[in-house]
Amino acid sequence: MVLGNKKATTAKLRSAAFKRVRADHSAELAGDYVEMIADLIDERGEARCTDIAMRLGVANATVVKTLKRLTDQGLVTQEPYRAIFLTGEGWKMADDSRRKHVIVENFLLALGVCADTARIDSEGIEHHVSADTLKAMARFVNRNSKL
Amino acid sequence: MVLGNKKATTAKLRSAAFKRVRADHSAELAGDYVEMIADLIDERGEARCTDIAMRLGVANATVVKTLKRLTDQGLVTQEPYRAIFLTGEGWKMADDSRRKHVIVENFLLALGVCADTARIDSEGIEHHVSADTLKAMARFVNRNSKL
DNA sequence: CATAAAGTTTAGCATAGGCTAACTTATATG
DNA sequence: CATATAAGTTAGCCTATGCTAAACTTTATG
Repeated sequence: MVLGNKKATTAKLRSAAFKRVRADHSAELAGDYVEMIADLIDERGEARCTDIAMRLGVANATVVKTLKRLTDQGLVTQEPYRAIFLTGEGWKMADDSRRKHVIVENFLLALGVCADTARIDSEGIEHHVSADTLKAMARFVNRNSKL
Repeated sequence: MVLGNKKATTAKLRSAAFKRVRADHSAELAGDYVEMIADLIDERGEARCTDIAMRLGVANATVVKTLKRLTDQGLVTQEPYRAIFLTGEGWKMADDSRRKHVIVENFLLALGVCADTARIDSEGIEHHVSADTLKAMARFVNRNSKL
């Protein structure tokens, strides 16, 4: 079954990309939340449900439910009716996310994309950029954006 | 309430990016399926459930269920126990998707990312690239990849 | 041509991530 | 300080996307 095996191997290689995309998607929301919570804490000292809901454009109840999951995952701490905080783990993820976000957004700007589009597209793209690609983007920014 | 309105406007602008990402996500799977079906038809004359499942790395039943949705959406046609075909709509989406995919992948290659990574990352990135960014990527490829 | 293998479908389950409506708690103000 | 408003929570619903196991068709082969 030489031919069959080759076919199976090719399929496995191919499917790896889709598996990565699916994995990215489940990590994505967590990244967005902690990044946003970190921003809110930096900007105004605390992160509240309503602000997160407004910035994400979802209902309050959705935020509550998601925060429960993030709390279970050890990224966030909260007490009833109080502001939301990040754990050490949460801060690590937030910083990672912010770093990535900045690189991708600056990269798009350096590529010649307009500011609004860069902001919007970077939000979607950042979660699907591997370490290698991120490095290539950072290199490009360094070479091309210091005017 | 001038300040309040300004805050609301800022939040709305911000949330637009996340709304786009969520919209992209629901369109994404459809794009992947039709693109893959188109490839299979071109490669071997027909697209079968099992091949799609293998390439995507998901269970057969998952493919069946998704195809039902795509059929409802008018992208795909099928009869029980037979191969799968695309509607005109489906072909249009597939071609669009393939065009985008090629640009993004070539762009990553031109950026200096290795082939494997370019293949994998492009799969995730392609769905979050706006027309503007795609144009910028195509421009970059044209300038930089004809050696 | 009967039957085994391969492929397809159905049923039933789980999780994530949305929503609205109703309720509870906290805060701000007359 | 009583109460209206704002904020947070709960309950219950929906859809998308995954899974396994079992049933059914098609096809390939002895």
